Amino acid sequence: MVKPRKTPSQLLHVSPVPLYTQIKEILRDRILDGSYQAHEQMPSESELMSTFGVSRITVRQALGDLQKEGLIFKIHGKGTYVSKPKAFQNIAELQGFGEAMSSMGYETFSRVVSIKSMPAGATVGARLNAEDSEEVVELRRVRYLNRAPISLDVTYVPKSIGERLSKEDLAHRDIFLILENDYGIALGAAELQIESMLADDYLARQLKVEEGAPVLRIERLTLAADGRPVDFEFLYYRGDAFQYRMRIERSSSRRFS
Amino acid sequence: MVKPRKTPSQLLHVSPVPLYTQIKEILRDRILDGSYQAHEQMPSESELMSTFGVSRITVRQALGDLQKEGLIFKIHGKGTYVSKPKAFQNIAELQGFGEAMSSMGYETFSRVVSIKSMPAGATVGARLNAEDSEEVVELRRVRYLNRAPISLDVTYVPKSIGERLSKEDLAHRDIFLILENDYGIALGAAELQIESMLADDYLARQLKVEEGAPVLRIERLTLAADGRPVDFEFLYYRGDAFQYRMRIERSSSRRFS
DNA sequence: TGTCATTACTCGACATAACAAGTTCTAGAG
DNA sequence: CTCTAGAACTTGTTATGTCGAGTAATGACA
Repeated sequence: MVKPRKTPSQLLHVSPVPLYTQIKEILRDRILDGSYQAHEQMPSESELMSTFGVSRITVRQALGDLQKEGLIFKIHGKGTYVSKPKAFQNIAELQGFGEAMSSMGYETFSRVVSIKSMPAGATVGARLNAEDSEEVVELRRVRYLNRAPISLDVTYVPKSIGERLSKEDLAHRDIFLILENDYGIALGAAELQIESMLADDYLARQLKVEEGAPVLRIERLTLAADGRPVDFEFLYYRGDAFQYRMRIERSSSRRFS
Repeated sequence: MVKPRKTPSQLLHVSPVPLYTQIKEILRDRILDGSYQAHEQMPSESELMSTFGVSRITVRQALGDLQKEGLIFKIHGKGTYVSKPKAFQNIAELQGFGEAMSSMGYETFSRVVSIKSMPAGATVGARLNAEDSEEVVELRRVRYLNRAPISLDVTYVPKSIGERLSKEDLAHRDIFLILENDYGIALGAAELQIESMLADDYLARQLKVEEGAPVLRIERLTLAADGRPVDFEFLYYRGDAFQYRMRIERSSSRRFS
């Protein structure tokens, strides 16, 4: 006895495949085959509701999944857009180091420790091309890899960008991706500087290491393609985090438990 | 004028931070600090509803996010469990090749082309240690990197595993991860064999290349830690897919648009 | 004693409904 | 003609409710 229900459009209501999956697949196809072009586009949720004859919850689930995949992104009062395939070599080299390796592992996310607005001060101001007294947003995150903290990222961005960023899902999305993809800021080069240091009390607590443990400190300034500085940060990596990489390379074919 | 509402437990109903985010954060902390131990555990949705004083939709949103992060997983009629941090070096070397590099890029997902049950046949049967007539599940997926297809994966698994797998989100989750994490199957070694070949009609269509284009064919048998074969597959990589890697390495600091 | 049906749980999928909070455009006020 | 208030759209968040489908333990029946 199959429940007939409302007979929507072309969806199979009897199949064991949930509606939102069917819709997701249809939309993905349209994106992939170019029916929906990159940047701009996508029907609104209410439009999709009526064309597919389903409720908003179902539409949102489909769209949410596509967003997770990175195929689309949403802007609050505006709409849903097809994200353009990112030129990932930029990002790859800009992130380098730990991020690259951490994205080889799996379970990765960041915990936002704090977000606050503050005067740039001399150091940050000089890098971000701002007055010392100009407000910038400081963003502290601890990045986790396989449930263990591997780095503390302290990021400074101009207030305008920082305020938008503070509303994003910083736990999972890469800031570079948000800047490039959602905000349309083409990233250019990055200047960085690496040194070794010892964990102080604060760092030790955040990274769950002993005080005095070796830490890699990376200072990185990221510029937009037009040369404007957009992101200045300090990354503090656990010294032993890089062991992960070693482990991967070392094993030739054996080494299991 | 702040809306008072129902005064639930310890959540801030006035803050601009959504309820589900607060709950997610609380639960994540409990997992990270060990209040909820790995494998087994986690209160049910209805329990969480009453302890936090929110609706099921909110609880599910929080749990769903944590699941995306890989911290928890759910089993339909049973409950929600804390997933154990995976020993990711196994997986890293088991997947190697394209997967590793594709996880360095971002937008990656697989499209499930087909899932079907069929007799193992001589070749597959021999590898999976099954009778020729024994049923196995064949799973065909096309893996996308930055919206372009890079490989066709044809996977054979024992029927018991295949039937569970067919219900999973194969578009995003790695099969190895599901096997290890959700099903508790510890993976052991893998045997593989690589050769070069030319795309036939079918492959060309799937990978969006010309017929006759060079394709890398990888045959891989994955064994559980106890030596039992669990996954036999053929991976067909676009020959030019590996260019991606080159690009990453080549660029030293320049190369933007 | 062993099988089977009932029941009580859990998560999965949707629907309907409301309000909040962004954005954009337009019409009316100054 | 400029500026502003607001309407009309968008996505975001949340509540309530329903049905379905797995899982597991219980107890009745053969």
